[in-house]
Amino acid sequence: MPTVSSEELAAAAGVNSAKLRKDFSYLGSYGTRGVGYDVEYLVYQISRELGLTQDWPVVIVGIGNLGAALANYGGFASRGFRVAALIDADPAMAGKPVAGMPVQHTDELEKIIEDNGVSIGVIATPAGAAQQVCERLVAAGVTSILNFAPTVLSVPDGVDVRKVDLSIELQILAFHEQRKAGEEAAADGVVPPVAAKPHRKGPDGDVPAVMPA
Amino acid sequence: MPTVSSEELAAAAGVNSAKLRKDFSYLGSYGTRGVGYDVEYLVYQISRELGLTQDWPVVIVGIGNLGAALANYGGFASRGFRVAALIDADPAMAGKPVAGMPVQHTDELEKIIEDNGVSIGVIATPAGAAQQVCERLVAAGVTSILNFAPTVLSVPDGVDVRKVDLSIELQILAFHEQRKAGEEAAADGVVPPVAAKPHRKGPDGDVPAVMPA
DNA sequence: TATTGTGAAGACTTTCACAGCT
DNA sequence: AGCTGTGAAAGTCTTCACAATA
Repeated sequence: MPTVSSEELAAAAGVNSAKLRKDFSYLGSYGTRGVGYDVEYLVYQISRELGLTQDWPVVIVGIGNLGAALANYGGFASRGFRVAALIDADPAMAGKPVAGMPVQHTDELEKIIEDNGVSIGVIATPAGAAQQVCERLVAAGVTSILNFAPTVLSVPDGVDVRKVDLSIELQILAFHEQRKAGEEAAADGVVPPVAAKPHRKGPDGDVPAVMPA
Repeated sequence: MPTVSSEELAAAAGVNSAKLRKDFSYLGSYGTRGVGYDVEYLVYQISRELGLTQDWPVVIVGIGNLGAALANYGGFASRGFRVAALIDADPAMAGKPVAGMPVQHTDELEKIIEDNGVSIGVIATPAGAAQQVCERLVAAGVTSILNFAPTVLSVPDGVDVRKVDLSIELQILAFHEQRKAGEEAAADGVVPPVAAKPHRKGPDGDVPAVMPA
């Protein structure tokens, strides 16, 4: 399939084709009228805009179950990420191979960051250690942090943090699950367990705006 | 602190106080004019609306590094989730304790779901096993699935799936990182490595609409 | 002819600003 | 006096619809 139309892509992605064309137009005019988009060229342009064509060395700090899972995760390499080092505070872990790579001790953190020009760090430590690790990463030159520890990190301006809270995804599922249960009960003529009290509808079809869809 | 004003909450959350009041208003009128919101009552009402006051039994299928990390994750219990069972296809895993709980074999999947009234399943298997596990979960009565496997699941109508892609978060950081680098170079009077070709600005201050902020 | 790229319209969200209540 | 709750205004995003064009 050498070319693809906005209509086909939109159907596959479940969005409106005009929106897709407008979004693409912000990246430039990469389509051909009457034909569509050249698949290979489009993939390259989007990859470049997203930074997929660059090599991003990352370090993972905290090699417990989660850190090991991340180290073994195959999806990183294909998106331009290279795990430059695995770091753990436990001296007993040092030298142990995880995902074909020896774990290094926290003492080496600054040297590893500098030697590899790492600008992205992943924190998978227990909550108690996260802020301290974060500060050392930032001091050594890291400017983007992916935080899996269940704690809010404070960082200086210019440093990006993204927090991944595994329970929030479950929360969102439970929210919809609850809503399904409420609707069934309502359809059965039973008082729904939630939102029994009438209240004004929100902008998004009665789903409170606090909750992402 | 028995009460809190929308102004205080908005400042803490980094949002506009009118938006916060309007959002709260969709849940009901839980504030007092001239005073603010009663903290305890507000927490209860939001918890109830989000489903935090209910008990949600969940099963985790696939007890590798990631499954084990999820089983050990402390944040679930406090949000109303209870890990009802850990399930793995490897007979050698069966009976092994993980997070203080014996791993059960996939053969027991249907019985576990039914006996515990589980409606939420977590898939942490390799990509190849995910769709099959998903189908068995759905057939046994699960209607919400949290998928960590790097594959897109197809499910019947009425079943919710959320996919967690650990590399997408890194992707977002790398995207901003690239932009930081571009801006520095531009400030130095150097040609930025990306978006060198001029193009129209997108709706969100030149950040392409494809990328979540 | 088929499909892009995009102004203009429409839909939705956020903010303003103030009446209404404690 | 102080703060909520909310209509109305402003702002942003999405979709329509069609001129441009390969």
